[in-house]
Amino acid sequence: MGIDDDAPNNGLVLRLGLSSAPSRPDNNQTPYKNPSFLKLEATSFDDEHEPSLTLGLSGGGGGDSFHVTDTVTEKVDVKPAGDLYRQASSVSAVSSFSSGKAKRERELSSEELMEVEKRNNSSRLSDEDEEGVNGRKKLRLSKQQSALLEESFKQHSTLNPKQKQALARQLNLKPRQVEVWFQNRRARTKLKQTEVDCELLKKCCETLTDENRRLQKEIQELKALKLAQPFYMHMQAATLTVCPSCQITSGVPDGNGNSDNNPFSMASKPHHFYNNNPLSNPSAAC
DNA sequence: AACGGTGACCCCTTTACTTCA
DNA sequence: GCTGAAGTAAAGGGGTCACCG
Repeated sequence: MGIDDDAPNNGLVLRLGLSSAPSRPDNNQTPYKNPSFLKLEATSFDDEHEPSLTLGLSGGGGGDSFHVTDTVTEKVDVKPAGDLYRQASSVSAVSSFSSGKAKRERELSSEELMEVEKRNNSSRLSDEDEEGVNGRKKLRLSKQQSALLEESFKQHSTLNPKQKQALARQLNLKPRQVEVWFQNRRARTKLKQTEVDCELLKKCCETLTDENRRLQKEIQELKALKLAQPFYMHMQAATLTVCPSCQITSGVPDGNGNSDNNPFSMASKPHHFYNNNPLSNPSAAC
C-alpha cells in the first residue's frame, strides 16, 4: 500500500487508530484476556483499487472486524467478540473428576461447608430453603447486601479468598454466593462495555464511510482537473502540497525525497490519530 | 526436569426465578 | 390476573495456573 514514485499522485491513505488495551485488575494472576478494544485503521485507494475502509474490533486474533468496501456497496462483517484466547484450545480434554457436582463440592472446602451449615440454622437462607433440597431456589439479595457487594466491587472487581470469606461473613452469605455475584457482576460490566464499544464502532463506521465518500468525490474532481490541465497540475504539484480535504499546506520539496515535501504526500505520511477516541476527530483524514 | 493429577479460580453460556410494565 | 421482557442468581462446562508427588 502507499504511494511510491511511479504510482499515481492521487493515491490517498487515511488511517484512524484507536487501540486502548485495558489494564488488568491488580489482584489477578492470569494475563489479561479481554479482547474487546478497538482498532481502526487503513483505507487506501488509487487508480487500480476501489476506495475502501476497514474497521476492526481488534485483539481477538483478527477475527472481529467490520469491513466497509466502496461507497456504494457496504459489506459489514461482524463476528461476536468471543474469547478467542480460549477457543484455540483443545476440543475436549476433560478430567474424569470434572463433572459439575464433583466440581462444586470440591469448591466448597470443609471449612466452608461447616460454616454454611452453621449459618443455615439461623439465617435467611434457611428460611427460604423450604422448597426442598433439589429445588433451585432463587435468592434475592437485600438492598444492603447488594450495596455492600457493589461497594466492594468498586474497590476490586475480583476477590482473593480472604476478601471473599470476609465479605461472605459480613453479608451472611456463602462464599460461593459472593463468588458468583462477582462473576455475574463482571459479566454485566463487560456486556455494558461491549455495548458501548459497539456504539462507538457504529459511529466510526458512519464517519469513515462519509469520509470515504467525500474523498472519492475529490479524487474524481482531481482526475477531471488533471485531464483538463495536465501541465498546470504538474506545476502545482511541484511547488505546493495541499491536502485537499483540510487545506493543510506543507513546504516545497527539498530534493531529498523527503516524503513531507513530496507533492501529495499523504500516502507516505498519513495523518494518524493515536488518541483513544476517533470520534474526537470527526474527519478521519484530518 | 518432565509429567500427570488435583484444587482453585476464572469466564462463558444457559437455566430458572423474580420483578415490572 | 396474564404475559412477555428484562434483570439476575445459580449451575454447568471448560480453560489456565500453581502446586505436589
